[in-house]
Amino acid sequence: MLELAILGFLYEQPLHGYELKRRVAHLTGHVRPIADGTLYPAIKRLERAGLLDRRTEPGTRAAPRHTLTLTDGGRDELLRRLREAGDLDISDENRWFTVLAFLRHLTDPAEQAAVLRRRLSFLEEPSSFFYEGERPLGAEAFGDPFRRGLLRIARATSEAELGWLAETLAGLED
Amino acid sequence: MLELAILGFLYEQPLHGYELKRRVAHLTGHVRPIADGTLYPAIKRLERAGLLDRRTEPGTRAAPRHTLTLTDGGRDELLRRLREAGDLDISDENRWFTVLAFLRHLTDPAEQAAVLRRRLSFLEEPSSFFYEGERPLGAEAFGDPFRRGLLRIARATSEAELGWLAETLAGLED
DNA sequence: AGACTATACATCGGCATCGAGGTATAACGG
DNA sequence: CCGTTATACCTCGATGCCGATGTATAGTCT
Repeated sequence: MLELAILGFLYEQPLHGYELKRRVAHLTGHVRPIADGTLYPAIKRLERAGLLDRRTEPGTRAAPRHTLTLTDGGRDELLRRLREAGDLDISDENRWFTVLAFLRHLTDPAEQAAVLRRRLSFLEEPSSFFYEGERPLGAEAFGDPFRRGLLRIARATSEAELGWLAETLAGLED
Repeated sequence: MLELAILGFLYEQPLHGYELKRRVAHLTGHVRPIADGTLYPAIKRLERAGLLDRRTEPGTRAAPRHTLTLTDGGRDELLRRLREAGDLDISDENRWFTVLAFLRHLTDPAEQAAVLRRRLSFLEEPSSFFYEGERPLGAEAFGDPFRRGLLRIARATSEAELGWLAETLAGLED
């Protein structure tokens, strides 16, 4: 997830680590800080794999910055990861949002639509939060406000996404 | 996250591993299978920590089941983890939903409200997905449908949750 | 002058998770 | 009667992430 986000942001413009940290933290829709101990090793991994170059520059305000630029291999790798997204990238909320954020770089509308369709079929699998044996329980079935909230939030999200998916797929398939 | 879910489900009734797997998979609002290699080691960890007991029973349809029951220590531990949720439990979508699913077990309304308020203040931190330098970008600022979708979905979720939080906190504080 | 804060990068231990593989039993269809 | 499927559990290696800790610099406050 982090690696995808790094590749995605650098696809748009060179950035240094600290700025990447800020952008990745905002990616989920609210601030969810990512640990230094997560970011810098990830950068190193991508660098060792030849996906990005590092250029040291004097810092504007403090310590020297390492400006990171995607190599051609890095650009290809981003596109490959978007095209061939893993199942977890489709089903996990955080990962999916990351894919979505950079899907515009996959210039072929057919390829974009293919990814969206995978998400759609994932969302269309009928499912419920809680079961009593085999029978799924609706919000009505339990009196506590917390599980009712869970269902209410999940439904709002799901409706918004399904609506958007339908519209967008129709647009891409023209 | 997984451990919390296991403790939460077992708080309600004894279950065997396979059934836990099914329930945890549905917890996020849609089916997100959890790997065997994640579940069974987690059960072992909790067992070694004295939080649950295992009772082998002949399987109804197949191999023998290990029915799992929370010990008193396990019940305490669930309540403690709910009360003293980590920052990541509040900010990470998956973890937060797990907390929410079992918050009803924390019988004191004041304690429940305290957890909800932490989530509320997290959601109220102003934040935007993407930045151009210092200036946050709204959905209008970029033409691609994918980031527009991202914002649309995130807003729907956020509104639903904030509405529910306000109502529920008002109810709990009576 | 000294303290503090924000910027900027890095390492390390620990741990939760995935993914692939394996074992075994019971029921069902051909 | 044999293969397949669903049930049920387990192990192991690899990996990605967290959290703590450390270093250094530039600007700001007092």
